[in-house]
Amino acid sequence: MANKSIEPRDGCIASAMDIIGSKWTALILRDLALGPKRFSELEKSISQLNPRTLSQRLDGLEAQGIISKQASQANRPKSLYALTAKGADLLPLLKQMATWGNKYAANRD
Amino acid sequence: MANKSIEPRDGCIASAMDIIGSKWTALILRDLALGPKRFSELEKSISQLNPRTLSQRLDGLEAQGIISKQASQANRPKSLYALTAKGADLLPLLKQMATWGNKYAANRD
DNA sequence: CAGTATCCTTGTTGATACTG
DNA sequence: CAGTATCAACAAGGATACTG
Repeated sequence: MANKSIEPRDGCIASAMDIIGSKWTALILRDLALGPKRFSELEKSISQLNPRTLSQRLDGLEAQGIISKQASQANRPKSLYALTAKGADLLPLLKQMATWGNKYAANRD
Repeated sequence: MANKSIEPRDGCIASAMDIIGSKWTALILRDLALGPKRFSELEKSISQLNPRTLSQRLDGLEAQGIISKQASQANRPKSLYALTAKGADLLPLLKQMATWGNKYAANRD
């Protein structure tokens, strides 16, 4: 069947939404775009986000191969979350969102 | 403060997510990208979506200025939903999603 | 056709406390 | 620091039936 849709095949948009659609994920990815971050850094940066939910998001993203987690227990517990290639490929998407938001979002300051 | 983030100012991504982040919205927009559609057309196209939620999404999108609604009650009830300019500006975003999804989504057929 | 009304299930959150 | 455990409370979403 001829597919005139903007998605090459069905489910493409849905699968992207499946990743970034859950609350906070886009913001987490935005932060990780600047480089690897620790749990507490993310927690601080996204102040409305509580540790339980952050942990859930992080686990989910790792399971989906969007981020990688590197934990070391040298002296003090330390964890580092970073984007994978698959996750980095999501960045143009975030930029596009930012572009749209910048044009249309109400200014809040 | 210097903002090295991929968003020019805080809240841009959040405001885009506020629109497309709710479930089904991206799919509705995808369909409207092909031209104005009726309620039942959308309902048929997105088969998992029930009328209540569709109605909610449509109302919300209209309130946010993403789509316009034109209803006529000539003989038979008829409604037509179409993208506004603001809504059309969301399409690059959807294409970007589709691109990502096409690269990474599991094939389902 | 274009929705509403109702009810129910699930996801998300908030607060707080606790562990390696 | 980096989380997990537990509970309560709520909002979003799903199923189904019904109406102008």
